[in-house]
This record gives sequence, C-alpha cells and structure tokens, in this order.
Amino acid sequence: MTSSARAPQDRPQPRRRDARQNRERLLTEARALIAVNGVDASLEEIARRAEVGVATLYRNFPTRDDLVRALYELALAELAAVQDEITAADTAWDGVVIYAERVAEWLVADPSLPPIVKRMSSLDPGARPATDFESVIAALVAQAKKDGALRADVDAADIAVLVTMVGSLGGLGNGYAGQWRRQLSIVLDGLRAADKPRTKLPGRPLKGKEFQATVYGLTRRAKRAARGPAKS
Amino acid sequence: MTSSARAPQDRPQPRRRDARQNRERLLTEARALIAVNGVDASLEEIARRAEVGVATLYRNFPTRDDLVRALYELALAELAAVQDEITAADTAWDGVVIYAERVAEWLVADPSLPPIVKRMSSLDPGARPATDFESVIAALVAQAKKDGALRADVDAADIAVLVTMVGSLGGLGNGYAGQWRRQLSIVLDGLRAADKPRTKLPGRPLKGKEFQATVYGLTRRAKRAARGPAKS
DNA sequence: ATTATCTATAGATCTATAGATAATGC
DNA sequence: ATTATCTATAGATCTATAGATAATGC
Repeated sequence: MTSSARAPQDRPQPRRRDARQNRERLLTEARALIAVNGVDASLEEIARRAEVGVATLYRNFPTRDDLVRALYELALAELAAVQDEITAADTAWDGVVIYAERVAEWLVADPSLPPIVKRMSSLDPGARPATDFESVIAALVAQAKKDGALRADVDAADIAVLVTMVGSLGGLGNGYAGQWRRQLSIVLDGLRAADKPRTKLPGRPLKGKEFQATVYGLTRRAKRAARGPAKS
Repeated sequence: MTSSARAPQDRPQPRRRDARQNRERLLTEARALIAVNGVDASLEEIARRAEVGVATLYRNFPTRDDLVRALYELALAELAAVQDEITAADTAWDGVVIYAERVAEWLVADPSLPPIVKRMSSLDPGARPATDFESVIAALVAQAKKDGALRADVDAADIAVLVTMVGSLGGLGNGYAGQWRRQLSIVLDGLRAADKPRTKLPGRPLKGKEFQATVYGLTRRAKRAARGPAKS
C-alpha cells in the first residue's frame, strides 16, 4: 500500500531530466528488439539503438532480469487501461468480446510480450500480478454464462489461454498476424452458446499466393535484424 | 526428378557409419536446443550435447542455415506421414479434425518447429514445400463444406492458420501446452456449421491455482537451459 | 586410401564494471 | 555538489577454420 514497501528492483524514477529520457528510450528499444530477437536480445545493441552507452543501460537495469521486469510492469499498466472499457460494455458477452479483442490486438501488435511473460514466470514464480483484472474477467464470464450467451463448459482460464493463443499470431510472421481478427471471430463462435447465431467473419481468408507471400516472407525490417546489427 | 538435379545444400547421406550417426545426433540435439533457445541456439552447445567436436557440426552443416534447412526437411517428412491417416477418414469433416489434431499435436510436442518454419521463410521465400499435402487439405475442406459439416465462409488457409495457432501453445510454456486439446475443440466448434451439435470438451479448464502454477512455472529442464550450458 | 573427427585457435561479439568526464538541480 | 553518462577494457562465449589425428570401407 505505502510507497515505502516496494521491491528492491523497482527503483524510483530518476531525478534528472536526461536520465528519465534515457530510461524511456532504453525501454522502447528493448521492447522493439525483444519483439524481433526474443528475450535474449543483445543488451549492447539495445543501448546502441537507444543511442546511449552500455553503462547507462546497466545503471538503469543492473541485470537483464531487471529490464524484463520493467517491461513487464509497463505492459501490465497498459493492460489495466483496458479494464474500464470492458466494464463499460452493454452485456457480459460484449465485455468478453471486447476483452478478447483488446488483449489479442495488444499481444499481436507487440510480439515482445509473450517472451517477456514467459521469462517473468521463471523470475517470479507464483506472482499474481493482475489479480483485480482477473476477478473482473471471472465475474464477466460468470454473468455471460448466466445470460446464456457463453457456453457453460468453459471458464475464464480457457478464455485467457485462447486469447493468448490468438495473440501469439503476432510472433509467427506478418502473414499470420494480419489474420488475427478473423481467427478470433472463429474462436468466439466456438465459445458462443450453441443456440446463438454466428457472426459474419471479418476480412477474408488468405488466397494461395497470399498465404505463401505472407507465411514465407518477412518484412524488410525483420530480415535486416536477422542478418545482424548494422555496422556504424 | 533425377538425383543429379539437387540443391547444393542437400548433401547425400554420409558414407561412413559413424558419420551418419553423428549427423543424426546433431540433428536431434539441434532440435531439442532450438525448442528451448530458438533458432539462434549456440552451435557450439549443440555440438557439445551431441558429444561431437564443433568442426563435425560444420562439416555436416557449413552454415546455420544448412542446419535449419535439414531440420525443416525432417519435419516435412514427418508431416507427410500424417497424410495417409487423413485420407483414410470416414468423412471429410473427420479428415479435417484428424488433420487439425495431428498437426497441432506435432507442433505442440516440438516447439522448435515454429522458429524453424519462420527462419525458412527468409531463406527460401516463395518455396512451396508441401504442395501435395496442401492440395489434399484443400480438397478435404471443399468436401466438408459441401457436406454441410464445415461452415462455408472459411477455407483451407484459415484452418492452417488456426492449427498453427493452437500448435503455438507449445512454445508458451507447459501450462498452455497441456491445454491444447481443449482449446482445439473450441476452435473446431467455431469451424463447425452452425446447425451441428457441439462436442463435449476434453479435459477441464485450469483452476485458479493451476493456471498460476503452469503459466508462472517452467519445467526444471527449461530453467536449466535458461541458466546456461552445464560446465564440464 | 579415403573419409571423417578432433584439438587448437583467430577474430568477433557479448556481458559487466572501473574510472574519467559531462550535465543537471538546488 | 550531486547525479548520470561515456570510454575503455577484462573475461567469457561464440562462429568458423586450419592442421594433425583417428576410424572406416574397399
């Protein structure tokens, strides 16, 4: 509750203006590079991209884990922002849909998140970071079932897994990522109570050539990163 | 068609007995390590685990890409084995289900595959490795739609994306991986024509504690690997 | 005799830190 | 005066190869 009871890792905001800015930049670049190269992305390259000496990175984040933790907390904060939107939904089912859409969209847009979450799990096993968020979802799910909109044999954990799964399309290349809304629709139809009508699927399926072009083709950016850091 | 027309990378099986065995071991260990550390897993460590000098690895696979390509071809061969099972199904819908189950199971069991496929896409953009497999699936999907078992507004590419998505649960930690059958069932219900009855979901959802334990806990093996190679 | 393996090593890159130098806040 | 940054560097690890040594196939 009180600010004195905080973990050793979560150092306060740096007091100096330039320091705060450097911290921001480091987090931004770390996120971008982790999205491409995974949690083991080079710290040196992160610093290079943030146009900052390595020592500055180490000053802000003594270990890689501290950096990951900071990124994780940043992500949780973004997630909390979705909560209001969910509770404002007209029906519980609409809330579930909004929840699924927002979280999936968020995961797809930032492929750094799955590796970060995975790494966090080994750092703080047993942490329950988003307890209140979870209880909001649990209540929503219970109500949606009572309303007869959501099938009765699933629960909040199933939906969380499904949403993560759809979100993971972001990490599978741009072809998959672009399809997430369509695939989520199908998943939601699988979740809907059997007597409810289907939604019209958004978008259209990939055609042969496109499937090939997207699945078997990376963006220029990913290719560059795969080849290695640019020489100065 | 003829064996003289083969790509430079795909060297013939080595003639000597020990050489063949070493090649096997390298591929096995490469797969295991890539499953944990991604496509950029250390070649030195792969050789170490295969109990073979690094030079042997380089003799077999001059570049990392050659190794990835070999793993990819190995995977395609395994995939081809599923094809018969699919065509033997009673109905087209059953074929689709078997297809989805087998491929998802295969992806979940071997988390090295998604990164390998992703990497291959940048090596051989525009390759169409499993053309005949694809046409089998396309025919199956068309028939299942005609039978009124599969919803009409999806096609083979959608299903491929969905299956890959479910398969990606393997890479998200063991908690997710264990749920894949259940999640696939929900996806399949979303694919089924609206007037068909739902299946009973296999397994049960994760309960609060379990969700936590699985999502926020790695196997001992993954932890060890994350910590780094063992010292001799 | 041929084919393949191993040890040793060069060069590159990474993590992590020490010590000198620069920028902010009071 | 304090806080933070940068350059330089030690030590570890990785990729890739050369040259010496060992194992198989004919």
